[in-house]
Amino acid sequence: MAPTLEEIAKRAGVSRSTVSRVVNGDVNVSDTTRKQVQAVIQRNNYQPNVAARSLAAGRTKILGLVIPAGVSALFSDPYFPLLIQGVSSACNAHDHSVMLWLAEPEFERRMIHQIINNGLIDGVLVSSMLLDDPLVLALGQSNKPFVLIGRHPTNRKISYIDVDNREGAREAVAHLLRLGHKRIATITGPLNAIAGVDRRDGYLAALRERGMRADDKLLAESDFTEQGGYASAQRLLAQAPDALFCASDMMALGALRALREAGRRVPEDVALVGFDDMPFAARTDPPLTTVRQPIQRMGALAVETLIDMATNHDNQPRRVILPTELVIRATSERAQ
Amino acid sequence: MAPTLEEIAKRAGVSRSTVSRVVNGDVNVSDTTRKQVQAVIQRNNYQPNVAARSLAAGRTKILGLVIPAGVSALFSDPYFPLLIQGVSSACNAHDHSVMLWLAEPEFERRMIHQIINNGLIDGVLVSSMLLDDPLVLALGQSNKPFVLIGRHPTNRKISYIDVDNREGAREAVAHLLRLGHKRIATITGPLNAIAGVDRRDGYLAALRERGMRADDKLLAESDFTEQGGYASAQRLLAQAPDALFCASDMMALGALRALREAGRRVPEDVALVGFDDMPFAARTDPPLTTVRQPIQRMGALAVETLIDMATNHDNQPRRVILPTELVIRATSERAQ
DNA sequence: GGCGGATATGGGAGCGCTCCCAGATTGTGA
DNA sequence: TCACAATCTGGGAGCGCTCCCATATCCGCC
Repeated sequence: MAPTLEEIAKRAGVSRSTVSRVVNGDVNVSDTTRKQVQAVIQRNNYQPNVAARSLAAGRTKILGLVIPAGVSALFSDPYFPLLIQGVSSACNAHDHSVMLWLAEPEFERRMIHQIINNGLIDGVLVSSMLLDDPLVLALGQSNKPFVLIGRHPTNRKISYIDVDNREGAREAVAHLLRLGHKRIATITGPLNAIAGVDRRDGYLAALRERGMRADDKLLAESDFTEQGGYASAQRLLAQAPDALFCASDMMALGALRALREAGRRVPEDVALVGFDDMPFAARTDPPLTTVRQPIQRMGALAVETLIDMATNHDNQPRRVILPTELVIRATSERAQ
Repeated sequence: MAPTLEEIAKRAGVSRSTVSRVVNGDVNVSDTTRKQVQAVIQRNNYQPNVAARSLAAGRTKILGLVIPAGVSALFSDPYFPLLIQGVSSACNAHDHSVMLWLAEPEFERRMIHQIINNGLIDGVLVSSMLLDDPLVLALGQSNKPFVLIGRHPTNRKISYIDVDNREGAREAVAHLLRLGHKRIATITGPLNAIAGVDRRDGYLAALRERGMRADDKLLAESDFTEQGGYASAQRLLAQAPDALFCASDMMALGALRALREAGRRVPEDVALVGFDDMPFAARTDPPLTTVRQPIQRMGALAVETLIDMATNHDNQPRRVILPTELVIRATSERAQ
């Protein structure tokens, strides 16, 4: 059905090799031949067979994207959809394709092997948030190029793209302090996730800058989900905070629900700041002040980095930290 | 690095062919040899090279999943994440992998070709909601197995999995009628989408059953998004409806916001029913009555159908319609 | 005991491509 | 004018696997 290189060569009156050169943009082809071959390719709708190319060249123009599926967050939090979108779009733009693995724990071992050894992908993007992900470990030992989405604090050989979670959180809390809030509570992400730790550290740093001591009772560890935020906010209310910094918009959404149920007005009784600037943040009631992070851009940048690594066979670690931006809306207004 | 079939054969003291038989579960291998070879495979962490297998056998155990990315719904609506989850999970369970394409219009032509001709996937799942998707057309003409997620009303040769959108909507509206509501408005999905049409038809059917005539002014076409629901609800309020059936939970969320802003109480002034039973539906204020559809199951079923088609080289069209379930919560309570 | 048919194993060919080297053609300078 | 380099083209080898056919081995039965 689909024509092969050899057939195109025959129809164009040249050799297999020449067609291959044209397809792959080799310079050693005369303009006349190139034009001619390109015409035949067009006319026959030729598409190189990925499997054959992969087998012969060891390159496939396919990237793997691994996402932890254990997190139920996948289904309700737009983070991963946005990330997937960024990755996929960048792949399209660079003529690559994406293989998606949702890492289910029960298949983990098999999957890791499959990913590393099946010889079908040029590199892997891993959106792991855990500090000690076995996949990351295994990839570190293989020589398959990979880029982490989310920084890795210890292993200096790992390439990653991340946003400046710490600074984003610090700014958010500094903003609350400037508004005059005194008892600022926080709902953190899971503290075995790097982003969870970084955002908490930003919260602590902002307090420290003002010479304030963090109060353990104003800090609740949660899990980035709406339900988690709801439950944590209910608990924190006993501490009578006048402001609440949530390490994700989903948790802020849950906190908002808890505050409403408890009869607390936002922002008059309790100011609220989230993190992410998800699409829904502008439409909560009242609209949510939050820290915007460029999720899609992060995905795209990861793709470009990975392609570059795979192309140049250069596994030098690369690290990029993107800035965040504080978006002030109605849940944080000047306190009296 | 990774061992090849040939190497495993040498180490096990058998031939290439025998190892291949063991790997592929061929029956014509003695138990002794099988055990022995399996041990060597284990010990050497052997993983068949997908590219080579694909090239030789024409099967890859890779399925393509195509999702229309134009819809901004992808980012805020959990539908696609849930679908992806269902597909990916079923693929894992059946030892297959997923290639993901978010169909961006600007790359559409190239993508269609790539998908059909690159010889890398055994079949395609298409989650297209449009009536006249060019990809579906192209696939119909190729002989690549494919399954649509969402039914196709006209082409009888196409395989699909869908839920009974019409019946789900009919039940929802019948429920509102039973509660005594008289002026039931609806916010439909886009009417160039099959699900949009089917759910509207269900709404009309329920009215007809009661001998009621549909009022055009009580019907607003929208786009499945929160913003769309919000805007349409605002417009419909002028018609003073006493109940509102939204063809998606996201639109119901938007409608809820519009109703609150307009000072209408739910369900006292206006009852509200959504469609999907998204995770957030149980947590709206008040919790949303809605029609549950088994999105993940639909994805899983599509995978199984597609694998079966690819395995048996049987492109006989298969069609499955899954039932929905009305989930009654607080936004629809007995009217006075 | 020997014959036919199942059962088990081995090896050749080839999937469609890239890479490498060899050969042909053209251009350049002394 | 000739030698030598630069440019362009062709074909062999081989990537790791599956499929097919040939061969070897075993068993039961007349």
